[in-house]
Amino acid sequence: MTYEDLVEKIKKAGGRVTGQRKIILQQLIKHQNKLQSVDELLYACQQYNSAINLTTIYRNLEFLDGLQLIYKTNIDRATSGYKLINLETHHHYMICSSCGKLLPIEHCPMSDDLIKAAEKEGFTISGHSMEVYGTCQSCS
Amino acid sequence: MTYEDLVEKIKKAGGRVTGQRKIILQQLIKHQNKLQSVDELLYACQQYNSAINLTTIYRNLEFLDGLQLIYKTNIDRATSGYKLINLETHHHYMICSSCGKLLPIEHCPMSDDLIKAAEKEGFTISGHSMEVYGTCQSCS
DNA sequence: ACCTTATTGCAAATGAATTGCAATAAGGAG
DNA sequence: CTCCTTATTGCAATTCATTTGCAATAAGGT
Repeated sequence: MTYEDLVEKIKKAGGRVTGQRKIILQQLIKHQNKLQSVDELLYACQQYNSAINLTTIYRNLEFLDGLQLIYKTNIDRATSGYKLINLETHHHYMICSSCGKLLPIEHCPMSDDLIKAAEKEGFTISGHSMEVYGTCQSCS
Repeated sequence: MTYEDLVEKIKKAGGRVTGQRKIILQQLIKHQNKLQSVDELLYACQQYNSAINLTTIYRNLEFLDGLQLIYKTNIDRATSGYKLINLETHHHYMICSSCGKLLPIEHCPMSDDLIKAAEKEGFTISGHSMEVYGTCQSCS
């Protein structure tokens, strides 16, 4: 997902490419392979615009989420983590509990067996999540 | 998981079996096959003791969680859902978005392939989560 | 250069979850 | 059964992430 791709999607949705939004996009791209807390993202953005506001971060994440461009999960019980979605790939990751780095998982758990089992019980699947937790190489 | 099992574990951990805790345990057992929000659990408990307090619910859930007896996840973005853990089985469920009912998933996504792939990248697995969302038979 | 309106910043509000503290009661000891 | 220790409870106050109202700002099309 390049910066230009993002800008195109935003404009297509009637959004504007403001100075703050540019910085936020750049920081999300820069940290595409890890989860960022809101505070981390704010701090990263403030390196480029010290006046950027926390509310603006929240609103941009919400805006991008509305465009289905954001992957959100919990880093721990108290902290939410965000990153850009990789449109090319399915979204399952191994999450390093120490540094937040994400390693994509090739294998999607939605097997035919599982889908059949759901159908058998009359359960209509609308989505799923899967995450593996642990410690990455450089942290252990 | 029977009431007696729970009481035994609690006593072994130095906990006391108070009137409020009894009611909470009973309600958790009664709704063992669905997620309950804190408010739902409070309401259910208040049918038996109208004076029972929200803080007590939170503290008991925390206490039981410390004994690894509670499965916690999000019902939606704003609401946490709790249920007793089934010690016998692995904990993966299909969650009905409408009524919160849980259907256990036999198949655990931690395949040998996945474990090998993690090892290959030097990632040490400490845990994982998987949930399937959708609508159950009676809700659709 | 001029509008329209999306976006921002700030302060205030919301709401789930937590905490301090005094009062209560479980349950073991005598 | 009575006493004592301390786990637990209730209440009010607090915390903290997230959201919201509103006036000011600025994108970007005309």
